[in-house]
Amino acid sequence: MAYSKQRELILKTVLNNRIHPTADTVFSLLKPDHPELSLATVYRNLNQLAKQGLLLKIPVPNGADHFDGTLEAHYHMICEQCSQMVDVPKEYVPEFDSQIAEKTGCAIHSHTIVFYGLCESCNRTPHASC
Amino acid sequence: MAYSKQRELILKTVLNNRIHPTADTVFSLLKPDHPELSLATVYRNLNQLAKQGLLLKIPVPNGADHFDGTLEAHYHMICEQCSQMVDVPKEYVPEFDSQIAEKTGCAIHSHTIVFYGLCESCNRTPHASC
DNA sequence: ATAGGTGCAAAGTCTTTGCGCTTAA
DNA sequence: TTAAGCGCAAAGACTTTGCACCTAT
Repeated sequence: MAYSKQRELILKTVLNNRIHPTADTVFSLLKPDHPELSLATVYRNLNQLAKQGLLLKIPVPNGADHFDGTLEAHYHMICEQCSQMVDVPKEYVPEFDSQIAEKTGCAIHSHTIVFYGLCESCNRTPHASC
Repeated sequence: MAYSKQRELILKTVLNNRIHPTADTVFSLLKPDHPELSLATVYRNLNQLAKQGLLLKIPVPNGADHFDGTLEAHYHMICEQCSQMVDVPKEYVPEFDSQIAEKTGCAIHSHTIVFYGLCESCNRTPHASC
């Protein structure tokens, strides 16, 4: 993988922010200081970094994919008000996969859990813009 | 909700098939016998039926929404080969929500678990078209 | 030199929506 | 008759891709 300034910036943006940004969020954060940057480049690099295992790509039903610098498998929560994604303090349970595989004859490779609700700040101030 | 022939057909299609069809699948199943049917009508009715609680809408990361005639909360598995969705024999665990809510100060309303792997038939015959 | 990366704009997938016509109640 | 529903085509959100140019190695 040949070095590129853009990829470095994109990776840094995901790692240095505890938010789980979408491609568009990364783009918006970088665009002001890097006006030549293209959204396509952001998508390409986020996908590539995820493929290399440097980031986690978290696809979200009915919404843009989020990217996460935390590499260990874990679960997420999406705020129904501000669409922000946060990590959930629940230990990952790899045994779920084998339990299902055993019962069904399917080959289970992984699973995701997504919680829906209001994030801490939206829960406190329901009408804030977050 | 005023009766319509189209809605009846769409609902029947979801209920009578144990597959969890997408809007497009429903459309394809009905189109041959109902050439005038519009995909927009299928989307509108599936969403409406889900809102009325007659169906479950199952949004899927990076894929089309599936619709399910089984109303009790339950979990799903998506086949990575044929994209078919199947129910998973794992009891729904509503306590997950309150556990997370308690630990975080978020208001958790619901959660979904999606398993990824190969469905039974794809697992047996890896190269079949399903 | 050349494989890989970039920006741009076009295309692709899934879904919703505006509008004029039709139909159930 | 009138609110609800339909078909069609356009638009919207998110993402990928083709292409000509640029850059790290």
